[in-house]
Parts: sequence; structure tokens; C-alpha cells
Amino acid sequence: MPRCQEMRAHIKELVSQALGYLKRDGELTFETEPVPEVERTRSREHGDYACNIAMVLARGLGMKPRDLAAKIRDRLPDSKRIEKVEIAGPGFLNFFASSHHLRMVVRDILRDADDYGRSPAGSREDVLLEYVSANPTGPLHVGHGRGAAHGASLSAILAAAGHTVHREYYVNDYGRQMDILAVSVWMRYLELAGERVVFPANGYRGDYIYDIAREVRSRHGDDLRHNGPDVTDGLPPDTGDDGDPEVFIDALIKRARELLGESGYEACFRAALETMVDDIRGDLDEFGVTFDRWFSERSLERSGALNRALQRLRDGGWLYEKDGATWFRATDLGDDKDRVVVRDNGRSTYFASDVAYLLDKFERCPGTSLYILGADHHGYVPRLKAAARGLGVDPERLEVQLVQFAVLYRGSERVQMSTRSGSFVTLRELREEVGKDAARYFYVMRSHDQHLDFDLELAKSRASENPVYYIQYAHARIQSVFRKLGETAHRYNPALGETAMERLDSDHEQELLRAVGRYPEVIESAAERRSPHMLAHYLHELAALFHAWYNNSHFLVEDDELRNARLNLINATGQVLRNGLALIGVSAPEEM
RNA sequence: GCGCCCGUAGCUCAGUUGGAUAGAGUGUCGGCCUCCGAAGCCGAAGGUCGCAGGUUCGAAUCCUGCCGGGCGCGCCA
Repeated sequence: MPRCQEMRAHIKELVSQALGYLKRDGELTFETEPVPEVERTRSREHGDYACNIAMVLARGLGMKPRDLAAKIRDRLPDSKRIEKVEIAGPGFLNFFASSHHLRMVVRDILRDADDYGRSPAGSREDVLLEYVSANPTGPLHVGHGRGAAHGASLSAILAAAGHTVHREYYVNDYGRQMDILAVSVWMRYLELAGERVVFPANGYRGDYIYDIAREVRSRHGDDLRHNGPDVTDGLPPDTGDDGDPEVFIDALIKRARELLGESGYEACFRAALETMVDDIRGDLDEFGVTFDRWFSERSLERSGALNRALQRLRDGGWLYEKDGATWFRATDLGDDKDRVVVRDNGRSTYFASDVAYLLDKFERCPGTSLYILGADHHGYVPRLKAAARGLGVDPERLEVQLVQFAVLYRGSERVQMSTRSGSFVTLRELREEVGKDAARYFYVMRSHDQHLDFDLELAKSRASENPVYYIQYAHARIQSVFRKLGETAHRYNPALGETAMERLDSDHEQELLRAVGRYPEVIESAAERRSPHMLAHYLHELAALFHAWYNNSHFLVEDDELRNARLNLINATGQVLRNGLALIGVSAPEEM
């Protein structure tokens, strides 16, 4: 158990005991046992921890808060971890940590090392996170990047806080878009084979389609080749006055299935799907974003999960037939309209798959199922909640986190994001330009429900204005001090430093001690609020405290005790920076 | 029209679920390298927390109504 959590629990216990004494002696009476809340203070002058119990209870007891606070303080048991307790402001009890406590914090960090700040695995509920889940119809773009960075960072933070985490990518390999992709590949294949065919207006036009087509050609030769006229004759017009690209592409898909047969069509389809999923997986791997499972939408039908989910809704009386389709009575469950689950052509909808996947998640994960969605999907939330209710699952177990868009800037100039204009749009290009570390940090440095202005120039800057370099530089500087130490006659002696921790009495040192001790609370809080940006901010703050101290005083002094005490503190600081950066997928360089 | 999100320093944003004198970065201005990495530090200036009510010991935070911005309302995925 991290010491700071113990500290808060410790103070709560002290206050509870004091209240108990007051009650026993008949000085106070409560109807229900009060539960004290203890929080970190904002500024040093208010001590380290504050308790507002006197303000909460004063009214019911007909007392002035400060008077009550004084009574409580007088009965607080002694603790070697508390230096003093003051009454301040409207009635706060301010607790000042003793130097003994601060010494323990550094010792714990150095002892726990990479595990400092981590709670025991499995000590909290299971959480299944689904993130990215972009359609495998093209490369990931910078919009997906934020969801990926957010999901990966949050997963790591939740795991560090003791949750058992399941990370999943839902592969939409079932719908019409995939058919359009398959046909796009086939059309390029025909083009490469020398057939004269006009590419459909609604097809996927990216160069990667040619790559896949070439792959199909090298594997199947001319086996999938058909004459141009056979492919397009008799189809409705694609473009022009009475053309309709939507109608055309559907007809083309039908024609492709007829001409190619099951196995030929499947060849194009599988080549397209596998290439795209591999590409996305590789892209995310390089971004430090990984998954425990890539969940195939198609598998829901094959495994019977789809029918099982629909049957469950039917059993609950939530399905009805109308206009040849099967509808889900979502309006009775909080949604604003009923939803089709099986179309009049007999094919199930995307939403039906979602219901089945949702049920599957609930069955596999006993805790919370967390969706990380782009903000443009917020309209989807009520129907997911309705689905949970319809399945007979507590909708509280379904949690949705909406991630707002990222807007790219080059300096003050906004980067137009258009596939057509060719101005860069893929995540891969972003990584290549600014690097993985900067991209990961920038994506999570703002609250997920806030729009993000992503400045490419700033992300590439190698100066303190760039928060990533600023934090990494603090870490590199710390390692540099130890390298420098190696060039002197002195050797680092942590045990000696530990006996002299009370020598760290300057404001800079005290602030830094407080900050490194706060780290486990930051993890806990960031996990609870599902807010990786809290960690990003904390790391910047920690780096700032270090830089200020570094510029203010010298570490490699002649005094053996003081030098080793200071080395202990910067060693602990480096450890915390490393641990925190690891959670948001940013490296902690030894030198820069 | 209905629904969701957002309005905090010139700009970009925090604000520990209702606490103390609202904080960082950046920009502007002024300082600091004979010294462990100046990729850094110190200081100054900068605010009607969109507006108006309400809730209470206490509101940037919760409630209501406006104003302004973004997004969503398919038998698409």
C-alpha cells in the first residue's frame, strides 16, 4: 500500500478516534457515525492534508466550526507522522507531515522502484476497454490517434491502480463498407490486369487499394479476371444526372459476387481485410498501443452470439415485427426512437452486432464495460444504454467516454484535414513527423472532453515550451548528475542518505518531497476520473519543481550526508518520472 | 426543432467531484551561465470564471433561464 494512501487513512483514523472520545465523554452526540474526509491541501502554508469535518458537523451540532475544530484537535492522538495540526480558515484542520513521514516516502519509492504507485493487481474491479475500433477500410488518421492514445494511457493507468484490464479492438468486418472495400480492390485488380473499367464514385480511392490489388494478383494471377463489359454492363448509372453512386455500388457488389463466386469474392474480401487489419495493428504497435483481443464482428454471427443476444431481447419482450423488419423497442428503455435489428432483407444491422458484442463483453467481464468513442458518436449512447437494459444488465456497468476531436496546427496555421487534398492525415505520418513520444503526450495532455489544438511545430520543438521535452529533460538531467558523480571520488550511498533526509529542509526540497509522495494519489485519481491528462499535468509539475531546485542549488556537494540525501531525492524523482511517463507511453531518455 | 459537449488571463488549458488569496504553460517586458546539461531558472504585468437568478457556512464547480461555439438525430458503418 502506497504510503500516502496510508497517510490519508491514518489521518481519518486519528480524527475518528478524536470524535469517538468526544462522544464517549458526552461532549458531542451524533445520530450517525460521521466519516471524515481528508484531502491534499493546495498550498504549503495549509500543511499537507486538510480535514473539513468540523465545518460539516458544526451546523447539526449548533457549534461554530472553528470551536468544534479546536475540540477535535485537542483530542487527536499523537502520531510520529504528524508534525503539527492547525486550525485555519473557516474551520479546516490542517495536518503537517513530519520529516519522519517524508523520509519514509523516499525510502518507499527507492524500494518499490518500478512498482511505486502501483496498487496490487486485481485489487479493484475488472474493466473492459474498447477503443479505436476504426473500420478496417483505410489507414488510421490523426483523429483515431487521440482515441488510441487515450485508450492506451487510460488502460495502463487503470491497471496501475489495481484494476484487471481487458483491452479490445472491435473489427467491423461484416458490413457494407467492407463489401465496398472488397469491390474497390477487385476493380483495381481488373485495371492492373488491363481491363477497361471505370472506378466507382463511392469506391475507396487510396493508393493502398492498388497495393492490395497487386497482392491479390500475385497470389491469384488472372483467376479473378473478367471482361470489362461483363462487369459493368446492365448496371444502373453511377454518376451523371440520373446516376446514384449508392445504388450503383450495391449493384456492383452483387455483380462481383455473381461473377467471382463465393471463393473468388472471399479472396478479394480477405485480402482487403487482412491487409488493412495488419496495417492498423502495425501502426498501433509502433505507437505503443496494444490490445489483448481483436474482436471480429463476423465472429458474432458464426458463434451464434448474435442470435443469442436477439433471443434474449425477444424473451424480454423487447422485439416486434413491422414493415418486414425486426425492431428493438428502445423508446421504452430511454432511447428516442426504436431501432431495427434485422432488416427487411433478412440481414442484421450494425446495431444488432453491437448488442451481441455488448452482451458478450458483459458475460466475459464481471465489472465495467468502457467504450471510448469519438465525440461524433455521442448520439449512440442512449441506444447502447437501452440495449443493456433490454439485455437485463445493469446499465451502470456500461460506461461511455467521449473523446473530442483534435485539430492540427502548424504554428498558428490550421492544417486542413482533407483526404482529397493530400495534406497529411494519417497517424503514421503524424508519428513520422513529431515522433511517438510527442504524439502520445500531446494527445492526452488535455482533458478528453475538451477539443485539442495539436501544434505540430510545438510538438517538434526541443525547448521548454514543449512539455514533452521539458519532462524528458528533467529525467535526462537526473541521469546526467549520476554520470557526473561517477567521475568524482564519491560513490552514491542511499543508506547514508536515508539517515540524513531531515537535511532536505529547503523550500525546493520540501516541495519536491511532497510532490513525489503525491504520485500514487495522482494515479488513483486519474483512474477514478478516467482522466490521463491529470497524470500528464502532474509530470510537468514534477519536472518544474526539479528544474527549479536544480538551478537553485548544487547536488554534488562535499558533505557526504547532504549529498547522499539529495541524491536519494533526485533518484526518487527520476523513478517517479519514469513510472509516470511509462503509463502514458512516453520514453524516459538517459540522455538527450 | 430535440438531445449531448464546451465557454476560466491576449492565446492554449488546469482547477483534486462544493472549500481557504482562481493556477500553469505560452506570449510581452526585465534579469541569471568561471559552477552537476541555459533543451534550464528567477521576477513583473495580465481575471466581471459567457450573462442573470437560485441552492448554503461556502459556488469556476450543483439547479433554472438566456447568449455564444461544436457535434449528433438512417432498415449507413
